Amino acid sequence: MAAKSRPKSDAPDASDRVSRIREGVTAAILEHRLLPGTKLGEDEIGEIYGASRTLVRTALQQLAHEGIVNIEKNRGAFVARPTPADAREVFEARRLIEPTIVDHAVDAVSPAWIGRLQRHLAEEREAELRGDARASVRLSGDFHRLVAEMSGHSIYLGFLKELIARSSLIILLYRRHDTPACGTNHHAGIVAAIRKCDREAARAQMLSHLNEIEAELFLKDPAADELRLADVLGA
Amino acid sequence: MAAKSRPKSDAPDASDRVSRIREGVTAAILEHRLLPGTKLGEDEIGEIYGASRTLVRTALQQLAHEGIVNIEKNRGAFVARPTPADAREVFEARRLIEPTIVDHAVDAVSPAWIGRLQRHLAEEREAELRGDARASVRLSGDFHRLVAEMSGHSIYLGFLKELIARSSLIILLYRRHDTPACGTNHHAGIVAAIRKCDREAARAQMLSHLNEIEAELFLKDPAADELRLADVLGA
DNA sequence: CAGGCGCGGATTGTATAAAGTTTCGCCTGT
DNA sequence: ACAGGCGAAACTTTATACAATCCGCGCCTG
Repeated sequence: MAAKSRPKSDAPDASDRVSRIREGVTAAILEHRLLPGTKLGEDEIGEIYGASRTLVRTALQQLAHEGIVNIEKNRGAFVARPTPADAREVFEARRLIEPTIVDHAVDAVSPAWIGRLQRHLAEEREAELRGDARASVRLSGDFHRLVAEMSGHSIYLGFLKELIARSSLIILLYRRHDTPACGTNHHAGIVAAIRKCDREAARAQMLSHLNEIEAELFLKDPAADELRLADVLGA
Repeated sequence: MAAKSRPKSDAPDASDRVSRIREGVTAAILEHRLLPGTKLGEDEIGEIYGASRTLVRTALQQLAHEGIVNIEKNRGAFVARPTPADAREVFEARRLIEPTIVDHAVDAVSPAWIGRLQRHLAEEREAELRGDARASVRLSGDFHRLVAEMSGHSIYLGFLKELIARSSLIILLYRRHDTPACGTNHHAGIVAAIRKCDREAARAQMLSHLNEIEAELFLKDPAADELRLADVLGA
């Protein structure tokens, strides 16, 4: 029952249609093809995937629970627009969880896993060389997910999936300069540390990697002028 | 938009009917009135809450995402039955997150919050004195949630809600002896440390509290004999 | 000419009905 | 007497129809 109880909701089932919808929309968001604030009409998506609104609705609700879609009552579903406060929380959570994850990954080290990681690094390098920004963004997130899968800790994996998806939106919204080439080298260093079973180095490199990503963000505090109005209105 | 964007899915909206269903079932599970493995028929629940199966379905899907309900395809929804491995993961995650949460809670210390915490402690003591095991279990979890709310970290709060709900099932399944009076004193000590703004003491007490809870569990590794069969069958 | 009011179109929320799947009971054959 | 298979009932899944809500546009009024 341990292995069979996994296909709960966000399992990689992919056989049923609602998963196809969810993963399709997720991929579009992670690849920055769907921008924050975009309206996700039920009929619209339903027609694309040849599905009824019932299925689209469940997929959107799952995405809402993951935090990458906002559902406003009687208004519809929209791609989430994380606030700077959200961004800080997401990265703080990642700084807490991911060093622990790499620690567990070291416990699971094996030729098979090292192979998977290095194959992934090759994919990342290739996409970057190709100048394929969308693939680069997606693969960069996938790297972190892969390490989490390696750790074998399914709860951390679930949490991290959520954090990665949100991070993708955050980076899209708040990144200062276009420096897409930053992460790949870090990833290689992390893999090297894992392969050498050097826990402390792996943790430290993961932490500094996350710090560098966050340092590239410009998290303007009051969020321009609109937030001012909302603040006054809220009080 | 920062404050208004909160009512996403698991918000304390409670005004719409699906939230009422979800919170009703959640309370029943947290109070150990619904036992693991119990079938949650859609018609059954729908009739109780006077709602159509459509609404029940969305509520159950949300609970499935929180990990306290398993939905098996074409079979229905059941109260989750966490495995010993799940239990270890849940408590490891709690040991990682909750010390950080109390740390943040210290930052938010204020007379109002201290009041809320102490009022909660009183409620816990009263329920325990009254011998109301169900209320005790629920309030014990609520304490941890309250601290998370105090921390102001909405992501940690969301993660912790999930972990607390699963913990309730785990304790029900794997607790060795009936020692319901264990937690209250610990909670009081944590509140005292928070009030004194003693970060290290608060973190340490939370950690030892969690360790004691887990130490009272009997996480039998192969889970009796049924798992043996499943293992053979899986291979 | 500006501002408010009301109606129409569109979209979501909810309920109900049809379709598919599983399970359990019963019956038959050996 | 027991194993195997057929069939019906119950349930979930999916689709569709209906009701409620909101947004935008035009018209009317001051």
